[in-house]
Amino acid sequence: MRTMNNAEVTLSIGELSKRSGVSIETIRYYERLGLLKPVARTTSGYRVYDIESVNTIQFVKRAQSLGFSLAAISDLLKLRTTKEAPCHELHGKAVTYLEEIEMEIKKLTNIHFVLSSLVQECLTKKPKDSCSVLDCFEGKGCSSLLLKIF
Amino acid sequence: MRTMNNAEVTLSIGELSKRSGVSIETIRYYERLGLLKPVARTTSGYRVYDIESVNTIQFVKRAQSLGFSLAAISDLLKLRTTKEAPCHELHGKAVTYLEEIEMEIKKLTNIHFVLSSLVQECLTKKPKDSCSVLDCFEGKGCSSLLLKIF
DNA sequence: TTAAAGCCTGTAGCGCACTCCAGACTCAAG
DNA sequence: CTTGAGTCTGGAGTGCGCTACAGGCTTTAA
Repeated sequence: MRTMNNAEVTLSIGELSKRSGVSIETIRYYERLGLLKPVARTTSGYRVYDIESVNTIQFVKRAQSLGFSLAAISDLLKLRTTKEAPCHELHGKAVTYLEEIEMEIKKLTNIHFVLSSLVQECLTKKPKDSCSVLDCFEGKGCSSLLLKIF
Repeated sequence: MRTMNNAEVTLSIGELSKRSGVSIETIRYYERLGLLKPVARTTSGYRVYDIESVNTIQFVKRAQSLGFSLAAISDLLKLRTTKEAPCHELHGKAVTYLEEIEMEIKKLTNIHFVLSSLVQECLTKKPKDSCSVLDCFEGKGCSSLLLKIF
């Protein structure tokens, strides 16, 4: 870290890495994806970042923690800078994404129901009986259960 | 499809593909993974399958529909042939897998809660206000919400 | 007999989010 | 001045479940 003539704090990529908790390679990867550009380059070609870059990376991490893809986050970052009514733009994306999450939760809930039913069934069987789980995969006597999945 | 001297029905890879609804390439891929071996080869090297191969592929598909990976299914297929107490072997795997599903459902439920809260918050705002979703990603006023995720 | 359809092997590509490496250059401390 | 740490570019590798060739052989139907 060093201060330039105008007293702005700048960071090398290694310093940014330490401050943001993201590896150097990942920072360069984000640059390739257009998520985060260095504010400048030194004469020798070293990337130069400012403090705001730390915020950008944390923005990415927070969005990722909510399951957003880097492609989606790239869009979000563009909305962030153009401050004209971002809510409106975002709303459609967010609702679509919420619907995807709901679908996924339903799917997993069904899978959980089916599999735990099969396991329960196994537990009530005698040792020599066939396994309900394997029987189901063979197509024996679980058609109504599996219907829930599709 | 043709019948051999012992009246067993055999299938070429293309016929198996049509019967099972799985592409030829995928069948060969399953072979590479050790999931499904042809029962024989013709003198010219063509793969020969029997009717049981159709069941095996359907087994794989049903297990996949419950979210099992091909690696896990490979284990299941081995359990299927060795009929000694498969329930017992399976039980541990199944319970572990159920726990993973529960974790995933919890995570998605939390994400859904956080994101829909933020979107709701946006809807109650005036047009000129900042966007709650973007503010959250900036780290402004959603720390308690995001804590749910980690 | 010949053309089309089928099958073979081996290899490469996809999407995603990284991760790692080689080989070269630069910078800071002693 | 040297040494070691830092950085550069470009490319390849990871895991997963396929998918898509190319180039060549075999089988089948007309």
